[in-house]
Amino acid sequence: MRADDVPEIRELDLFSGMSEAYFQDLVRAAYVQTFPPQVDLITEGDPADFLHVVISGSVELYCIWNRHETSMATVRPVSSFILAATIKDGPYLMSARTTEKSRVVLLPSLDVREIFDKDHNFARAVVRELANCYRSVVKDTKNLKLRSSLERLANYLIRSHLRAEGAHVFELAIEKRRLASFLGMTPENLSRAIKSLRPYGVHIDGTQVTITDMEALQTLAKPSPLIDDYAT
Amino acid sequence: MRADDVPEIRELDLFSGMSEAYFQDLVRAAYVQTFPPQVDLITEGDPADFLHVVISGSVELYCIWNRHETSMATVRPVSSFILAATIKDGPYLMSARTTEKSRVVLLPSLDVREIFDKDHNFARAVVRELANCYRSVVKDTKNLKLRSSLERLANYLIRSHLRAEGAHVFELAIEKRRLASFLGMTPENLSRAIKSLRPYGVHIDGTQVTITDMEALQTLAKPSPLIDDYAT
DNA sequence: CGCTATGTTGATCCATATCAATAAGTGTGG
DNA sequence: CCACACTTATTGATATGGATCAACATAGCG
Repeated sequence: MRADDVPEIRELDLFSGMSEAYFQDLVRAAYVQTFPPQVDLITEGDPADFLHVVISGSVELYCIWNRHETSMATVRPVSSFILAATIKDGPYLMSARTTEKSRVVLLPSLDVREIFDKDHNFARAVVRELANCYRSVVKDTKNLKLRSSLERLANYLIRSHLRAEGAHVFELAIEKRRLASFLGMTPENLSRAIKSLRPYGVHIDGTQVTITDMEALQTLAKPSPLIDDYAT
Repeated sequence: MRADDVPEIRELDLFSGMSEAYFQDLVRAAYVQTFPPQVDLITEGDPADFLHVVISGSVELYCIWNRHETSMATVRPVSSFILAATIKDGPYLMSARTTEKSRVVLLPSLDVREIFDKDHNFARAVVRELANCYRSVVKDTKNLKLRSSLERLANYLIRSHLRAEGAHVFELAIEKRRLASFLGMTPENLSRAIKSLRPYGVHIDGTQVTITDMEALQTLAKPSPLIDDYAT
């Protein structure tokens, strides 16, 4: 593993509290690789041999059943993914592929589990991380079951707007195709949904989003901290 | 807390590995209560003051947004619920109500977090539990996004059949109303879905389910270990 | 610069929701 | 223990969100 990749990982919530010695153990066993776009890193059902960390680029988590595919999440630097499978020593429940050229750290699950058993601080960080992941999927489920696709889109745009530090013009972070799948709809339906948000002051041209009437959009979207907040 | 409730809790995966001293600390601070049916135990958004454990009866986890309500899960004895909120010291993301007369243990979140910091075995159990919860919600999401309501029902029935130790006649564990909401459909649609499973050897009379052609049902349902297994 | 993947638009179809009416349970109090 | 009230389940009719199919436009990309 390259020396200049180490600090980025060290700063992750997951690793920042652990003892230097154990961190070194983990890093020694790890390796980093740069992948081109559209490369499959993980296939659902496979044993979870590695904990992955995206350092640059982005990775899509997706699932397939009976010839249907759906996008579950997009992982952006710097964060780990499929921690639960690593800890449980179970099969991956999701597949992962790069969406662009990406650097990914691979930490052998065996080492992660071993150090998890030894370093209490690391164990606590794992718990926090898992609790966050769990709560974020619960929010996804609420989003899916309680809202229409138009409402999901509206809320997604509000969240993106907040992530863009409140800018009223910002870029979509993922392509529409993927966004549609993530939101649980077809690309055609997304296209139409975007058009039907125009009366609410939303205009999307290519990847550029412009929101001119935040109030109207919020009235439609009715965002809730119990569904839409990253933090809680 | 009554003495004869203690052993049941002690045997939970979550507590079985922890030191006796810490377990006693936890139990001392806990209290048990019996609730009638339809009592709200938890309201989403409230601070997570207690970790709950159902000892008898059953508890429904549900969510509300914008006047819509959806059933997220039914918790049966003996299991804990809303562990993630307790650990994170965050607000509940789900509400909980008894569906029948139920005994529930309430463990102050503060104590749980304190002992979590002290007892490594307990911390590891918490991690395992959270990982299980997380993976189970991921499966729910896959179920919702990748399957039609008919397919969800078919798979639910197969899972129930397995839980009933392979019996071809068994009882629905929850009322149809709740089942419909859990499966993400309306009661009317569930009624019709049940009828359209008749050609697949499924007959439901009241709460009694009879499956006569498992093969046909499986061909329709296409169950997958990565969506339907409890264990993985 | 042309090929291929992505996005848009329109027409149509289908699954599921909604509305409405009835039937069947279920629990409660007289 | 029955009658009444109330909730739940079923069934039918209709509406609608969203999917599918098809054609075309557009934009990346080699």
